[in-house]
Amino acid sequence: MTETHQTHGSVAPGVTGAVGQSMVGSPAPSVAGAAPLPESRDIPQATVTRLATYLRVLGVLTERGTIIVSSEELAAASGVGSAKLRKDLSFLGPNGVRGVGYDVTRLRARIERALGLDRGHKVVLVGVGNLGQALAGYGGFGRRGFSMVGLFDSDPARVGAPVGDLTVRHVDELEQACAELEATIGVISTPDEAAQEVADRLVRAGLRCILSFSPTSLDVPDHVEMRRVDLAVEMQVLSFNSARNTESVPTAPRVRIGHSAVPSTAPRNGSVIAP
Amino acid sequence: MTETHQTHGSVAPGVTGAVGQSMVGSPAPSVAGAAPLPESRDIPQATVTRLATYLRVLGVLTERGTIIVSSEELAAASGVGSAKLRKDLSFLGPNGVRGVGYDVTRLRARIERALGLDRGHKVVLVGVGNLGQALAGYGGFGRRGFSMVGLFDSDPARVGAPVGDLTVRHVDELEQACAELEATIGVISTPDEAAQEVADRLVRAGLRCILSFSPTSLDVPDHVEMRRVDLAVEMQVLSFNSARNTESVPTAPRVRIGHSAVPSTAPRNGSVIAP
DNA sequence: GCGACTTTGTGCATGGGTTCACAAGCAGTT
DNA sequence: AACTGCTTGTGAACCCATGCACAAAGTCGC
Repeated sequence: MTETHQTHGSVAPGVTGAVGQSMVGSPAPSVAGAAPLPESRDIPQATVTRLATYLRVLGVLTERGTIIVSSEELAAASGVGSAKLRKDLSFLGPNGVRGVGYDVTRLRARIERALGLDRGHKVVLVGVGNLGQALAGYGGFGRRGFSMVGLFDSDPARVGAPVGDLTVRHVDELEQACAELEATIGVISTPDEAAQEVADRLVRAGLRCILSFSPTSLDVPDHVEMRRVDLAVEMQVLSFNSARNTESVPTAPRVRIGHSAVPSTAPRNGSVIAP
Repeated sequence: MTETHQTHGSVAPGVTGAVGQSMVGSPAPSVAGAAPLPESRDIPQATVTRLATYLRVLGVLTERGTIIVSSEELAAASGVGSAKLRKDLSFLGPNGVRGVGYDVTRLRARIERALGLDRGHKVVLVGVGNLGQALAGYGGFGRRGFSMVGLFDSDPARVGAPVGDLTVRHVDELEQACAELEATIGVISTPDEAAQEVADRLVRAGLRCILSFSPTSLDVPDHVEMRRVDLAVEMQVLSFNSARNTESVPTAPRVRIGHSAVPSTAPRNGSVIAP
């Protein structure tokens, strides 16, 4: 059980969404089809990323038995400002009750639907090395609406081996298996050299969403959504900020413990039920 | 993270940074010591992230023997627009030669210095599970100016085991070991429950840069730079975009939004190539 | 039923980042 | 030496995003 460590309210440490934006709007032609879904309205990319974070926090609150949560509390727990949180949520329409807060369960369902997590996405993973196994065994997926349905590798030594409750299959079966399994998301955790080819295969298999852990930027058709996570990049950004910090804070780092005790960050709350 | 070659995507998972206000502005008193470093000027967060990406591509070009590269080529290989790339590089001062392009070696060194990678950062990693081992074995770190100097875990079964060329030590030795090893960056790849405690320890050990793979948002003092990578968030964002794509792109509009599609990822050797 | 209190939802100002378009500058050629 | 061709570097407009401050809207207490 997650320890809580609450009380440390901490003002939201400034959050820099490092974001990059992207024009997600429809550029040229106004989308022909009329308004499809209420939640399909254009939601800023940065907001989408944070919605996922809120969702995780809400999951924790649910386990804890919390019924109602205020924007202030949820924001503190998520590491963002309350105003930003409310604005983010407002893209989904009215979600809370004024003077009270948000119903945890209801809000959770709302965000899940908005993110499309209620579709039960099926994920296939290619490259069952250390990282691949870590991902396959990552419980976070299952708890958040994803189910791992297929593992693939090109190494004969790995094919046939059981990982979790799945058996590794040869990558040559990828195209066919994707169709059979009705996979919607593909994850690439192979060595760099193989990444592009695997991506091509996933595209041929009809997948439109790919998450790659290869640092190389892969080339895919426009209709395929592609996200890349480069672990080394994260470290380098950290390195830069390190240099920046040591420059600007040469003197004793004062532990700002008592920093503005935020009044109501603590879980104290009339509406919250603590088991 | 970053984007792919399409215009979508982008970046960065939740990033928690130090207090906003100004990156390093000149709010306080003029620093006694003269101008610190030329590259200490304030560089946008988003730009820093991309610089890391450019660096990787430049590494590939170096191995390939490319001497000169144009902004157009480098941008295509990095998955961004050429204008953006030039602007990003301009924060480091003049780097190229007009009418010619950028000297690969020189530009690489320039970015490395700007990101502080020439300091030989020493990294300690806590939590040697699947993910931890994947990170420890990730060659990308060594090739990019980082050296893994310590591995820690709380599981007695893991302590003492060799991983790569290091031996796992018990997490109780963390504080002392960090000082001895002169570590500057800490990586947390433990289960969620232990993340906050490990973070506290790393802070006590004097580290000012932490990279966490735990989805929970950790609480650290202001002077500590903290980045978080949540793998599930990446998938959820993908899920959202999936819904968006399938809705709005029933047909196949090959609208090219961003920069022109470069034929292949293979950089044509239009530029100078050393045999 | 009414007033006071609490919290959501949002209009608006501000700032950062992305993009466009073009002047500036260098190499090679005439 | 001047011209041509190409590429960098950047000024400026646009757009997204953040944060503030407040009105709207509901609950609680009397």
